[in-house]
Amino acid sequence: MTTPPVSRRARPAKAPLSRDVIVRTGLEILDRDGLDALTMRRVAKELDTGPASLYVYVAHRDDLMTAMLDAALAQVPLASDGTWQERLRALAAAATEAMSRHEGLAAVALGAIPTGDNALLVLDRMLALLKEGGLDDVTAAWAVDLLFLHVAAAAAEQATYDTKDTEEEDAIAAADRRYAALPADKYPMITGLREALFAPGDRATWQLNVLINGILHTPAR
Amino acid sequence: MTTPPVSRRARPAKAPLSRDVIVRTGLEILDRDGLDALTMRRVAKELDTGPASLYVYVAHRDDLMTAMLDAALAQVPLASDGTWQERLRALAAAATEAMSRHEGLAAVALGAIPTGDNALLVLDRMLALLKEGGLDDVTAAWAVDLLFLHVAAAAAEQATYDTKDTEEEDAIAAADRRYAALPADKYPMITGLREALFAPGDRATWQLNVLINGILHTPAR
DNA sequence: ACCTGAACACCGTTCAAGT
DNA sequence: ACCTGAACACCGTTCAAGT
Repeated sequence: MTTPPVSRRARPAKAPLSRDVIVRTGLEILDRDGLDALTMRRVAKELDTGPASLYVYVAHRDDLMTAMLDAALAQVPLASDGTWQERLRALAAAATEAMSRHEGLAAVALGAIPTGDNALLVLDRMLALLKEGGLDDVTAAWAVDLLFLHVAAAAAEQATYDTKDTEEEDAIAAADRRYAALPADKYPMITGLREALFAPGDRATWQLNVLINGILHTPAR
Repeated sequence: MTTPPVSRRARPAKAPLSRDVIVRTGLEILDRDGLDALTMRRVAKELDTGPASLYVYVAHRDDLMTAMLDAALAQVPLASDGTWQERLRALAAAATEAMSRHEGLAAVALGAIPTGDNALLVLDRMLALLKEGGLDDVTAAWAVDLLFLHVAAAAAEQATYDTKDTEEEDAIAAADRRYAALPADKYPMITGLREALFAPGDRATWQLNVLINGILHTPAR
């Protein structure tokens, strides 16, 4: 209405709509401007069309985000080397990384059984590594479930720090101050262990080790 | 404008606004009509006022949800009996239950270091139990971190089934069909272990056992 | 058959103006 | 000082009407 056919012609020619191009555009907007900017209207505008046109290819915003999650998981390297435990840790860490890089996508993974092509590829590799570790079928199956849940949760947590206005250090410093001001009679342990609670270290790797060690020591009945 | 002062008088007299009454009203709406119905405007309407009035007591919708989460955690029984491991499992299960009962609140917990009064009470009890189990300070601190992450994730997952239109069994049946149709050459493990993947059993308790066993076998360095 | 303008029924949040 | 009507700047999704 303000600058119509001129700009259309000046630009590199309108790409035809497809599910794929919508998903890619969604990821670009999410990475560039964050979760709040990821609206159907914004995706449509970026593609030179109206929001209604998107609904030919995606059922709703959630469907789009699920597709974006699986596209992000295509980035996970499925092979690495070392012992089966090292490779499992690397795979889980890579999946966490891939999900946490895009704000809000981990939350999508938390509420659903994995069904995307790439999510299933990661799951298949995890199962192979767990079987290589000598686990029985049901324990391996339950383990992959737990690992996926942890990966999604760790990614969701990480994504919050990466994207929200607050830096990770600021959030920790604020929590530290809050804990320091707590009444010792009501919160004796937090007050007493405050230093340990904020001890630095590679918690992510430790968490994966806990999971693997725990799985090895806890057969599903 | 349609039925003004009459209804005001007919009703049980307007309660004065406060953070507390707003939080309680929010929980009622969330439980009755779900996350989508939990809007500032809806809370305001329930309290016979306009949305602007809420902002005297809550900073924004997210602030309200954080307060609602902590109110929900007040329901967690802090004491139980049995060995320290049994009590820790019971505490974690109760916290998961409390969070999963209210759609969307677990997601709030996933993105933030716990700072609410009741969240901190749960955390303090968990620390006490872990110390009773003989863990060193840093391992106990990292462990409580991991346990809280897991509790929030498990609650988020559970809440999806409890609230979304789809029943848990339907979602599982749909996933089962999807896995059954997968090409065996691309997904050999999923195809081969399909039966185990959908094996019934108390996964929630097994997961907590994995966490506890893993923590006991993985000291933080 | 495919696409989309326009509309429907909403949102969270702010702020000037009232009491 | 406290509260709020009205407005601002948006949303997701649908569907009748166009090509």
